[in-house]
Order: sequence, then C-alpha cells, then structure tokens
Amino acid sequence: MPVLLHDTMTRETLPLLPRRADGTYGMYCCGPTVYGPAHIGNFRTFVLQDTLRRVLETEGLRVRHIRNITDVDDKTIRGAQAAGKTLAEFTRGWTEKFHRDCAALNLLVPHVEPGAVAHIPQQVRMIEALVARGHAYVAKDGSVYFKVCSCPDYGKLSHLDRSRLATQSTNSAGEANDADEYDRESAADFALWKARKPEDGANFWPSPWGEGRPGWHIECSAMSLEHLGATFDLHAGGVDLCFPHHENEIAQSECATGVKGFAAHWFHSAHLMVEGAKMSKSLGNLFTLDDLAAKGWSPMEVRWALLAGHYRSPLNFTFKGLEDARSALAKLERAADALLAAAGFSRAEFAPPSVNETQVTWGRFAAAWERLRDDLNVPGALGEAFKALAAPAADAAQARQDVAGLARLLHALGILPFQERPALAVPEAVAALAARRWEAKQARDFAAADRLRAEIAAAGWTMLDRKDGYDLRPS
RNA sequence: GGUGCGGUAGCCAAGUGGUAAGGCCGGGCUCUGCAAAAGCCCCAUUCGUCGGUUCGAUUCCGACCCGCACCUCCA
Repeated sequence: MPVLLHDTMTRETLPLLPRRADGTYGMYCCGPTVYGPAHIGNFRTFVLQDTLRRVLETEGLRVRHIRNITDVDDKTIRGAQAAGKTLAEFTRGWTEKFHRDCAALNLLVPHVEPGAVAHIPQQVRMIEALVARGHAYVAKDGSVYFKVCSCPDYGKLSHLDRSRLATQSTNSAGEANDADEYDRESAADFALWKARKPEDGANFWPSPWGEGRPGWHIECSAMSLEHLGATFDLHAGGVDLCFPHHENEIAQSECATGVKGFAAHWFHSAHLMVEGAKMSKSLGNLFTLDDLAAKGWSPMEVRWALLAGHYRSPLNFTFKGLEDARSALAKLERAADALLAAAGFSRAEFAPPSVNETQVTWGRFAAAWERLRDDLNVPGALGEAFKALAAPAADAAQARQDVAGLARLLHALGILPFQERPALAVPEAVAALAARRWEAKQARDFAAADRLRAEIAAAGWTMLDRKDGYDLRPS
C-alpha cells in the first residue's frame, strides 16, 4: 500500500510511487529566501515537507530530497547593502541561521541544498534554450522574458484561465506591479533574466544578453533539472507559490527541455494564521523560533503545534495552541515511559527503526500509521495514537511491539520525545526566595514556606515542588 | 469577478450512508503539609442554514449564508 497524497494539478488523491527505474523518489521543495530569519509560517511548510519525506522513508522509499536556497533577489540584495556586507556574506549568515532552526525543529537535512548563485550557468543555459525555441524574447534593456502565449497549456496547475491573465486589470495585485514592468509584450510574461540596474551594486553576472541576474522562477527550473532531471516525482511549496511561481516553473521547464510532465505530483501546504490574523510585519506577528524560545517554548512544542492541523487547511497558530501542544507532548511522553517500563526497556532503547528493517512492527499503532499514510493526516494519526495509548499494554510482548510501533510513528512525524526543555533564566531574587522556601519546607516550617510561595508568586513565578527539589516557571 | 479551501463541543481537530476519534480547557474523585503534578471518571441526542435522495445523512445532491486563501515575484 503506497502513501496517498492530494495532488494540486489533478485535484485527486493519488499514490506516491517512484517513477525512476532505480526506485529513488525525487522531491524538490522550494526553500527559503535567505534575507532574514525564517518565521513559523515558513516552517509550517518545511515541517510538512519533512514529515512527508519521513512518511515516505518509513514506507520504505529511498527519497532524494532537494531544497533550494534563494540567495539572490531584490530582498537579499537590499538586505546585504543595508548590512554593509557582500551578498555572499549576508546570505551565508542567514543560511546558517536557517540550518540551526531546521536542526532544532528536527528537520532532516536535504540531500542537496542548491543555491541560485551557484547555478547561474545552468539558468543561463535554460534561458538560451527557451530563446532558441521561441519561448522567450530579449527586451530592449537586455532583460529576457518568457512568452506565456507560446505555452498552450500555461495555467494547468493553478487552473487559471489564460485569456484572463493578460487582460485582467481589476485584480488586487495589478496596481503594485511596477517593479517588473520593463517592456514586456504581455502583462502575463515574466522575467527570466533581469538586466543589470545601478541598484544591483556588484551583484550581476555575464550572459549572452549582457550583465544582469536571473529572475526568480528560473532558478528552481534549472536546479531541479540539474539535480533531479527533466521529470521527477514531487514538487512542494506553500500555496502561495502555486501561482505564479510553480506555474512558471512548469512552463519554463517543459518548454526548455521539450519534455512534458515536469513534476508528477504537486504538494502545496496551506498557510499559517497567527491568533486569527494573517501574518504580517505590521501586525508584529511574524514569530521566529527565537521569539518563541524567548517565551519558553521548545522547538518540539513548536513542531507539534505546527503539525496540529491538516496540511490542506489553514492553521491558526496561537499561544493556546502551544500550551495544548506542550500538554499533549508531555502526556505522550508519560505514556511512552509507561510503555517502555512495561516492555522492560530504557529510554535509550526508544530509537527510530532502521530504514532497512524488514520486520515492520506497528503494535497498536497500525491505525495511526494508516492515517498518516492517507494524505498525511497528522491530526488523525495523533488521535489514533492517543486512543491506542489509553489502555495499558496487555503484556510485555505487546508492550515491546508497541514501543517499536510508537517509535516508528514518532520518527515518521519527526517528534523527538524526552527532549530537555531549555531552562528559563530565573531572576536571582526569585531563585533566592525559592531556596529559602525549600529550606523552610524541609524544616516543616509551613507558615514560612507559604509566605515565601506568595512572595514568589508576587514576583510573577510559580514554584513547583518535586520529591527531591523544585522547578520554577513564570506564572 | 475568477479559482480553490473550509464552517463538527468553551478552544484545537479527525471522521463515517447506520447513528460523533483524539488533544486542550473545565468539573468530580484519589493522592498530597499547601500549591502543582499524576491516576481514574465525567464533559456534542449533535456536525453553518434550508430543501432533496434514502429504511436511515453530519456524511450524497441542490440552493443559500458565513469565513479564509490565491489571482505576477509572499512558505
């Protein structure tokens, strides 16, 4: 039974099967533009892509995962100039930050992470092919545009009517489109190569059409061709990329190579809302992982919260949702501990299964896995997992099966249990009060202990007693 | 206007032509100097509205209402 996933192009839920003879499953994911820290909206998409990859690998497929880094565009150039750095220095810094965040969220490292700047020749070659085949034209200033009307099935992914694309004037985005208004033959045509402008600074490259830089869409076409070939299994991104980015990629790639069927399957994840509102800088709700860490939320709690909804529905990210995630994760960890104890295992033995393991054991988590395999239904899978966990294992043998199944399931979800939560910085005064209260409690001076508890509460902290000590957390 | 997604308990969120998973919160009990935690139990006669098909619909069909997203460079 293969993994099933909804496909944007056909609008059907289809099996995910490798098309290559060698059995590898090639997936290309549109990665970040590295001009600042990625926010949780970006990470919802990357977490979902990572989860899909994990599910495919758990199913036994050998996945080849490509995720690009966009390291040249208006935003990166402006950012580098504002920071007084070269483009390469600037984007390297943000790429490294991105990698740290990905690691914290337990995202598997892609097999290749190609960058646009490192693939200029490939992009130029593809543009040359498009010009040679009559799918692109050179404008007066040396920019090159893709001729949308030369591609009869343009619009097949987003199901947009081509006749409307060129003529529409009342759409919401029509107004703010001056940046690329050079001298296109049609409003629907898009830039493949942008002629050098003064504001580009040192960021230009030679080409047959003069100095300049590649347009945005062409990088993914060139890099997917370079690393996966003219056709490959799956292409992923956020819903916003469906049009025009992915539509343009299809047009460029298929027209340049002459091979139809650029990507066999399209995986788009819905956007994230924050506290019921669209994320935007003006609302100040563009949280980064660091923002959330500063408020005491661990990356695993964030990952859980980001996975809490089905990928095709918009997810409303809230602090209540993070609290839910924290409680649910803690509950899962307790249940896992109980299972480990029943099986006679230690936490160290709660390891993900090896990829080549032939004996696939799901124990009582088979139903959860079925959910996951059917259109990446994470909420359904979690529901089944908790249902399975509600009753204790019948005996040690079942507990051992369950441990294997749960470990496998959590590995597929990328959930790492038993992570240390980062300790919050406790103010010295509060720490001192807590120490005094602990002493008072040990001396059974409960009146003093209660008084100190109240003082700690007044300072905004809650003291939680354990048998052998205590924890402090902001109240 | 076009295209798409969705409206299920206080919140989040699955799901099915046969009578509503799960998580969070809340309530009760047990345990416990107190507090918290934990364990156990309880918590939607009902699935946006109105029709239709059906022995039976939340699930299929139609209409309507509401929300959201995209419609040229935002994951």
